[in-house]
Amino acid sequence: MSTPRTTPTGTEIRRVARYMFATRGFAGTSIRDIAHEVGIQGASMYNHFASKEEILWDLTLSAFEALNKSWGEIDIQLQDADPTERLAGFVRAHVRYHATRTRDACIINAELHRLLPDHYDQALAMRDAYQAVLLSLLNECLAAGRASTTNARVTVFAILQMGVAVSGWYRDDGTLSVDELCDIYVNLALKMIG
Amino acid sequence: MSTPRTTPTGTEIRRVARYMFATRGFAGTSIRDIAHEVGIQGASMYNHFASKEEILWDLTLSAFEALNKSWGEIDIQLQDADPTERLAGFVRAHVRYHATRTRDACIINAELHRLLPDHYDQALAMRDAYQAVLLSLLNECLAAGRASTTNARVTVFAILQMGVAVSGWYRDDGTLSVDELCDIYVNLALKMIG
DNA sequence: GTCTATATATCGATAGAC
DNA sequence: GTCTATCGATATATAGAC
Repeated sequence: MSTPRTTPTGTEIRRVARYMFATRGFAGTSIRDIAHEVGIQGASMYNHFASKEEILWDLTLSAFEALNKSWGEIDIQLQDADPTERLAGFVRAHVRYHATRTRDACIINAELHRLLPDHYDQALAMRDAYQAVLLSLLNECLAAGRASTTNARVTVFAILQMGVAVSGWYRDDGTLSVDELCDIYVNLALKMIG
Repeated sequence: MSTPRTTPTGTEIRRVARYMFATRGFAGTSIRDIAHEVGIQGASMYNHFASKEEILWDLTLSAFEALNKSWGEIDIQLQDADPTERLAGFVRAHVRYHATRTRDACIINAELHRLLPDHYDQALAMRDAYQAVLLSLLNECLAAGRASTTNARVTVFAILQMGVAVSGWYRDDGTLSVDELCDIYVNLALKMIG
């Protein structure tokens, strides 16, 4: 028996807000919009969150948490693998996240600047730390003579961003599975650094 | 002597609106915000544009116009070049646009859904037409045996999106020139299809 | 924890004087 | 083409009854 982290209504608010912030943007979504979809009045929202920004910050934290977790789980399995395989694993986790958690991805990539300054700085730090992981893996590949690039930093941006964009167009409609999609991007990334 | 397409104030409104829409988003920018920066009252804005959406639509059209022009000029020079060189030219124009016209790029890539339905449809059609150019070039390369891909459509998305992302981080601060940046991305794209 | 009612501010857009 | 003044709608957030 564990203490629930949030009430059922709180969970529902998160779900609706995540969808609306991702599709209409933070500035384009009102507290009343969310409340109406949840089935309560606008004023009742403040029994669950102190402000609209607090909802965004909550969603931002859980989105980054899931992003780091997706790589963390694979990282453990690939602890003793060679650098190239670990980099491939990172790209696979990265693309899988952006193909399956599209709402979280939209928030991370488009709404961070709506956060309060302090939260915004923390979010940028989390994003930088995530990017640093791939840069580190690429540097390992370079040091091992398993890769060659004209500019490692730009290459990291390119690999990450082509994966981020997946959240904007991919839909699992049966013609292309998530696994197939990941294979394609891993292949592209390995070509880029080869 | 040509008739000016717009008044000096109209041009200034476009300049300010382009900056604000790109940095704060369309929903996060008010008519009064723009007017204040231009140096006029909010109500005076309506002597230049009928609505806030009309400003966004105007900026959208000019942004796509510049995008198509950037490739059109290079296309003429490369009319008789081989497919690979033409594809490289497209990527170069694409990256140069996103490195130099960052405000236009932000509007095209993040604010289209704020347009009226009819304008939105037109904008998507322009975006699709632009993407189709690269797909066509890649297919020419594939037909000529100058390239190989596991999925041409996904590869096109990946190449375009890694270039689009340039508008989000690149700053011409002297450490990396636009020409050097373009070289890096052309190299990455050619590796991806090689 | 929900509701109604409301405070306060700002939004896009309009009217009419100059 | 600019201004002041304002309309009507909507925003975030609060107060207090139940």
